[in-house]
Amino acid sequence: MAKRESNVDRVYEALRRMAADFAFKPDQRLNESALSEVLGASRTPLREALNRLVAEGFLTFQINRGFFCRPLTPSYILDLYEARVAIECEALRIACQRAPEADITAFSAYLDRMEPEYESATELEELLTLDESFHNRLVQLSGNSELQRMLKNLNGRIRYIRLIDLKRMRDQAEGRAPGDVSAHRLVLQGLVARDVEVATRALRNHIEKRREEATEAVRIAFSQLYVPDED
Amino acid sequence: MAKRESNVDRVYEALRRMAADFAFKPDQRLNESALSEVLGASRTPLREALNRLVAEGFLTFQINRGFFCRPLTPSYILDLYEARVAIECEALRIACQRAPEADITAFSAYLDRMEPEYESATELEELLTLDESFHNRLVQLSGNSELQRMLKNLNGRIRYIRLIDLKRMRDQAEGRAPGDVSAHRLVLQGLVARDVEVATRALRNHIEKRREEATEAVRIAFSQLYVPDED
DNA sequence: GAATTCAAAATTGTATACAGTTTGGAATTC
DNA sequence: GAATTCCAAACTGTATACAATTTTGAATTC
Repeated sequence: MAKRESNVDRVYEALRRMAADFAFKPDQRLNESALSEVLGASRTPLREALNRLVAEGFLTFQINRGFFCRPLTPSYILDLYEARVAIECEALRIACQRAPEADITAFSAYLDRMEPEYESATELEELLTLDESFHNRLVQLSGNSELQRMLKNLNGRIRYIRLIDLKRMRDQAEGRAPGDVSAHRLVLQGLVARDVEVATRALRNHIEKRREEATEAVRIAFSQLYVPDED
Repeated sequence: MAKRESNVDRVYEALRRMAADFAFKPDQRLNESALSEVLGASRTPLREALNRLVAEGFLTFQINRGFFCRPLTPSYILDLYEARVAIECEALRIACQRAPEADITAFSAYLDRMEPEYESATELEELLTLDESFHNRLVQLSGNSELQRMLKNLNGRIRYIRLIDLKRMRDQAEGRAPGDVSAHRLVLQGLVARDVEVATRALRNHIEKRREEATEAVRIAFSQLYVPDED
């Protein structure tokens, strides 16, 4: 039987996970020999995977100097969240206009089913996966593969920003509980009523609020660690 | 002095240009040895470039079978144009809200300066470059690098769809002249007034109209050449 | 003649070698 | 001691070789 997944795919996924889990410091140069040993592949497939990550914006590349972990700056975080608003709100608009009634019903049922898990989730990763899942499914309702691809890419890059945010929320427990699904419910209500304006306004507010929290969380978390070059 | 551009970059650009210029037939398998000879590089940097193009959605990849030119289907074209609406309308919204007055004035002057060129452009490529330039500059006004990156990617993949569209328009000269900037003027008016609703409505209409034309043009152009797998 | 088998040819997958470049630090200069 | 030079070590860039897999097409079977 033929293999299903290529070695480059495997290495790519491993690198993406490492990036999301803080394995690389911002602006850190990635040593290809060391990485290839850790990942159990030679430099040839490793570099193919690294090139994919550059194309997707996870890493940067400098000729004759290699691949670097992309640093987190406030303006970069702003850009990523604004792009999420663009993708998700347009997907929601499309979904309001043409998603089959059955899909919306299923989405609603999904949120009901997940609510207890949200409330009881203890692991941050678990909570984050649940939240990402809501947004992914929302964009799926649009039926647009490009919007799905773009969201997946953004989520991959935003993931560790959100982990920092959730960590802070849990530590402080200020106001909103981490597992609060009320914002998601508001979006759903608009979608069920197929009211583009109400739905997108709710979603936009939700994402922008999260952005503000996340920016602040990152600022606090990193302010004592290093000073990234901002421009 | 150090080199500025890497070999992989050069190969990548060459491949992208080839893809945009119909050098590869849809679903055609790309022969690595042949390509590496044409491009004057060994398979190692070639494959790195090909992996970037896969990550960006220009090509597809199958394990042990190599890289393939992505086929054009109506639903793929719809997805790309919808994604453009998402990116450009949100960028325009942001620009309405916070682009410096000076940048908007400069943008307006740019459109005035370009109008004669639009009218007189004879080469399709020239016309297309002018049109892409308008949209790129619009998104630049948002100051968001991620939106710019996403638009650049979409434009790269949409480019040859638009060439087909422009070709048909020129051949038929039905109704609208190819170099019509009135739709762009409407968008600009909304932006100058900083009226998000007016501006985004004009832009959305413009892109969606172009999508309809392009879909039809591709349908006609390809209907006798081959039948792509649609699903 | 359509379907099947199978081996040769073509093609992809990747480890490795080595050339070219950058980096780090010791030696030197001021 | 700070700045500069320079060389060795480390690292990246890529051509190449060869293993693994797929494709092709001729031979065979029904």
